[in-house]
Amino acid sequence: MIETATRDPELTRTRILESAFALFVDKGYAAVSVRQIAERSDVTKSLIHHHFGGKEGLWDEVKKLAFAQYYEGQKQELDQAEQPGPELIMQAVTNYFEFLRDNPGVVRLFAWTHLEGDTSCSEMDGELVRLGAERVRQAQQAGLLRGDVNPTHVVTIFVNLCTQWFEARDHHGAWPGMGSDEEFLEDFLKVFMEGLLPRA
Amino acid sequence: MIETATRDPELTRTRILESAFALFVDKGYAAVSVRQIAERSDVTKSLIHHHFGGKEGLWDEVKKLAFAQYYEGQKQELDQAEQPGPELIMQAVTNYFEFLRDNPGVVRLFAWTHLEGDTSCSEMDGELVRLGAERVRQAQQAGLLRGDVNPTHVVTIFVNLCTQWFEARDHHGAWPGMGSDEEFLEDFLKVFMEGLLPRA
DNA sequence: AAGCTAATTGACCGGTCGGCCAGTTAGTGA
DNA sequence: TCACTAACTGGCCGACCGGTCAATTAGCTT
Repeated sequence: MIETATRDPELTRTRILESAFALFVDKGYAAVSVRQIAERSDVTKSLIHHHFGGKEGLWDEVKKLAFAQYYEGQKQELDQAEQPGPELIMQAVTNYFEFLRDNPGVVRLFAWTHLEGDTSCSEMDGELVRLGAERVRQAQQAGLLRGDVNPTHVVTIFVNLCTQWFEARDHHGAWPGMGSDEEFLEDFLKVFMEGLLPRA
Repeated sequence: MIETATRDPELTRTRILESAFALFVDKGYAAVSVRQIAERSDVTKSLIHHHFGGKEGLWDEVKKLAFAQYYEGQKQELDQAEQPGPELIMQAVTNYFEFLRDNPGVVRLFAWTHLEGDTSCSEMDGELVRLGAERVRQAQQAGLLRGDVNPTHVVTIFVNLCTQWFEARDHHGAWPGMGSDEEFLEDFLKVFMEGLLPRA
């Protein structure tokens, strides 16, 4: 069927959002101009203003969507919970690691956002960590994990580590002796999981 | 004694560099204008161009100085080496952690630089990691650390973790259950060091 | 004291920024 | 069919961008 190029505001919005996402991810908010986004999405600059109110509004929308994608993905993983224990922790780490690996744009957007001091996603992320920490606490009380470490710290350790691994990928990717994503994760899990076991 | 405001190009350079460092750290390269730097250092825009060739030249100089400070500090710590072993690793982690804590500007500058895809500091940092990994390898061969993990990965784990802890400080600083810098480091070391011991 | 060099200034350049606005056009519902 | 609304366009605005340049001035050398 032949699609006549009629007006489709929904598609227009999507095209703008996708272009903006790609450019913001690549260069950050300050280094991207509305003109570039317009050109990339084959749309006039005025139309962006019409749909999103301006550069700032578009930026907010891009962040909102990316963070929603992040939050829903992680929440879903956390909700389909098995019984708390080492295996669950290991699975959570692996899930988180693979999500970041498969969504490099989201990772970079997070990084830009942090540097700009935007804390709008802080509560959202805090909620996820709170849920994770609760699982760790349960496992500790069941005697499956060592009880002398702060559960929030445990979650933060692997969240931060995975985050930095992908944020600084270009930086340390070529260092001598550095393994692949999978090899690094495997080594980390070896050390981390062993260190989390109850004292003998 | 009364200091007459005579010409002092060295001081001028320093004042410009300090202002530029503060602004670049705060907002990143793209979001800072030469005019802002000039105003902050009480100097004309032309003078910046005279001393540093332009915005890019100044940016390069700021990065160069910050990274030199980083490199020298870390190299010095690494060179005054004891015998490789768990205690040395623990000391290296603590040193690195405290350096980042005491140099938040450098941390943020690193972060901006990474996002911009600048890999000029990659070799420098790789050299430090290489030295650290060598120590780990020695400890492994002496049977003091478990031998079934990649030494480069071991170093990367704590480097990345410390880095992300301070880069995302504002982000996770207010989460419920999150402890202080010292408490977090302590918990991490508990898990990390235990996980690095040879298998029983 | 004369002369040279480099630090320093202020005015100016072309270009780009984000935003605005009047006008045109395409769907949509009465 | 005839408004009415919203999508969409192009041109324009003042502000700011980084950079340049000629002119001034301070300090050093001889």
